[in-house]
Amino acid sequence: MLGNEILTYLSRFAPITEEIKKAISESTFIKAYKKGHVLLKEGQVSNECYFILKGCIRCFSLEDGEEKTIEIYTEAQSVVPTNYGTSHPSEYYLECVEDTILNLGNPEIEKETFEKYPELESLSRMIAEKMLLEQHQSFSRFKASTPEERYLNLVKTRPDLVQRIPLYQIASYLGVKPESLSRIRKRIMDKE
Amino acid sequence: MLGNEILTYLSRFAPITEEIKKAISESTFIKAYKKGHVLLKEGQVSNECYFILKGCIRCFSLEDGEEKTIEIYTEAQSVVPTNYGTSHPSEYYLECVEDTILNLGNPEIEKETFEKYPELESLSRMIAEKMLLEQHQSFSRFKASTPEERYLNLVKTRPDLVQRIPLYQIASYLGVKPESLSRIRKRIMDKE
DNA sequence: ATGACTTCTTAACCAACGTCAAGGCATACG
DNA sequence: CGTATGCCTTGACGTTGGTTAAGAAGTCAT
Repeated sequence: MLGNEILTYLSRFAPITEEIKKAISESTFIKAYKKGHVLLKEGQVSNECYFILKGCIRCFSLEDGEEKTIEIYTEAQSVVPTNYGTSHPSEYYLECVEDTILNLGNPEIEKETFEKYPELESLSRMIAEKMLLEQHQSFSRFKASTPEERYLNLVKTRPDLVQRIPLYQIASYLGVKPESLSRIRKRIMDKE
Repeated sequence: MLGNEILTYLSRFAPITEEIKKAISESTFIKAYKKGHVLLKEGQVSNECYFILKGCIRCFSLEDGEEKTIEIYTEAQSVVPTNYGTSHPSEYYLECVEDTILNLGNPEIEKETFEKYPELESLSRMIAEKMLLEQHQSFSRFKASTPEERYLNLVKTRPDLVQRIPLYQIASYLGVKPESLSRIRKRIMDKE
């Protein structure tokens, strides 16, 4: 059934009522994209947000011709472009790393749905606040740790990423150059 | 008038209606604390959130006897402890760096107020989402920059902090040791 | 005024990351 | 089948941050 994964996801934050089920199915639709498809380019205005049913999306910026991986999203994660719902052009790219199936939303439908189902807006607020705290915590963990610790933490918390994503893309995600990540991995191997 | 600063703050996100004004004045109250006062200790359960009217609050963790500055909040910023509204003990400390005047809120009153004034919950959702995006951006800027660039960026965006906060506290905020920050400052001086 | 404490700086040394360059090893493609 | 391409690794070298230790300057309390 459509949106099953979303409901499971949402149920982590609050009990899912019939009202919310209805709201979700009315306000989202599904699309599939091929590996390599670019959902959002730098300079574009975005009017879509996503929930990943299957696959993987990478957010990156292009600085001096160099890709900096900002975030990597996989199944059951929501992706909201930083300029979603505004008229500002995006600073980032969103690219499908694999064949990807998405639930899509947009600000207009969202607005209507929130008016029709206030319960969903309440849930959305709780989720946004929770994500803000999680984001805050990963930021402070990042600051307080070395590149080696960051890599080990990534392997522990999201072991699939190291398989799914090229290492040079993971490097900038960890805040180091590919050569350094290579040496870090070697160091870890040698220790064991 | 009470809450004037909050209203100015909120008006950055959406027009302030009479309803919202009423909601704010009914759901918050003001308190003053002396420099050095600890609002939240590691291990404590928190049931307060804050909006800074005057002064400065530092959030830090204590690891191996070493303080790691997580965040520094000043006038017109909201401070929500990571365990706010939950029964989880805090991993962090919140300390008044200066004499500080705060607007206080708590989950119970918040809940009541959201039920009474749905418009405020809608505004809260927008603010949380906006803060999430801002947080995301500062995280990616941090990852992509060197300690020197981070320091220069801090001086540019929040020049008051370098005056108000001891440098050794700013160091861990930038992800380096105090000795390194000292060298970074010297390097910058020499360049000019 | 004295001593204790805090904060910031400096120096010496080591470890780690960045840079540049080269090479290996797959996979894709003509 | 061979060549091109993309990705990962390695080596050499310079720069920068961490560590340890010491000292200078300012603040505070007695």
